[in-house]
Amino acid sequence: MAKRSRTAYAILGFLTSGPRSGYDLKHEIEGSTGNFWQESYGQIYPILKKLTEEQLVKKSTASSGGRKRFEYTITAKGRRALAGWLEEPAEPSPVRDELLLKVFFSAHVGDGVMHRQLEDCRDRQLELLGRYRGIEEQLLRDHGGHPELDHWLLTVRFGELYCQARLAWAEEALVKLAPPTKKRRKKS
Amino acid sequence: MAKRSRTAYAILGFLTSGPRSGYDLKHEIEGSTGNFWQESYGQIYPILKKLTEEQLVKKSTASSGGRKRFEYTITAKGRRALAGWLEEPAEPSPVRDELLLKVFFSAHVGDGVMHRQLEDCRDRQLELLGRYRGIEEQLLRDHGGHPELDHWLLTVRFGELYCQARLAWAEEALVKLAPPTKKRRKKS
DNA sequence: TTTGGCATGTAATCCGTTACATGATTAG
DNA sequence: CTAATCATGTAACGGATTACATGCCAAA
Repeated sequence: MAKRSRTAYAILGFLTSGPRSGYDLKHEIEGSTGNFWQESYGQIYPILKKLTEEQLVKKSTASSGGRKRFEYTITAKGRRALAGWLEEPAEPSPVRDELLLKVFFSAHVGDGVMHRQLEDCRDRQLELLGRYRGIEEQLLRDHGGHPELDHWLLTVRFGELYCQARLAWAEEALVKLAPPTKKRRKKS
Repeated sequence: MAKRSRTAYAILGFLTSGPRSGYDLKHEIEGSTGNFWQESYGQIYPILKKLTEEQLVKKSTASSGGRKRFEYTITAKGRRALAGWLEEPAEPSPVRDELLLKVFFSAHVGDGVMHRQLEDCRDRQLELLGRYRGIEEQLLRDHGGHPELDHWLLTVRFGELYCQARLAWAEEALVKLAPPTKKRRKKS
């Protein structure tokens, strides 16, 4: 039995909520797990084909309007495969962070350089944090009582905690690397 | 001027501390930025070759003992390239986290499954946290007064905050997803 | 009628790891 | 002698993104 990529399981996961087309999947993934898991068409279509061959999903023609359109339905075998994968220990996602690399080497350049980078980072986290709050509200509003709601919320919660950590770090770094500006001071 | 990969700049960064061989680079990267940035030989050697052609580094033969060995020295042009890169805004590293994906779909499987996954995650963070503490001590011990020390420490600090965030999340998730075990209770 | 969204798919490319091939030197 | 470490490199493969090619339908 051929080893399957994680994309395959992501697709199976989304298909548990009902039949979808490749196009649907792309958009749904973008709008739900988009903050921690994305897929592109270049992955989705070939893998749907493979999953069909392995009979983990069933392809069917379901023209909406007169438009050609294929829908994929998860099979019992597909559900079993998904369940099996969920039990396998998740391997830690390797970190590869460009900002950290820059900070690591930045003793060679002027203070201002990293100052700007860190401010950017901080601002991005603040904005993201706002987005996560919004998502939380929207989930509670639109899906109150949904059996999967708690799980979904947990992933959002992770985003928040992760953002807060980055935010705290950026602020700490700004203090440690960039001495209070000399150019102008507000008081006294 | 051909676009350079980030690996190229990582290499240039390490070469600012003195000439090194490909072999040296691999090991030094592993032991210093290894927790947030790694490189493999498959990247290092071809890129060293390219950097030599572009004259960002200079290759020289420096047999230690009778062993064949090539050392690379960063050039003035190389330093400028590095400095330029450090100023470019760091692009946020995309998140792709298998555990989150599993949590997202795990309403379909028994509570125990995610419980195990989350415990694993928690334990890994605790262990990592210990490692980071150790690295901090060792840096202070071995490199006290080094001009780059503050920058290095900041990257370790990031690791700590990131770990703590994951740890807090895992514990929260364990509470929310896994009700207190029914199997046995310790007291009363 | 033309633009934008629906829809499917492939090809090129990038970036990276792993495995392989080779060999010299040194410490036990 | 022999195992570990030093040392350089290439080839194969994997996973993913981006760009490209194509075309239909609905609404403005």
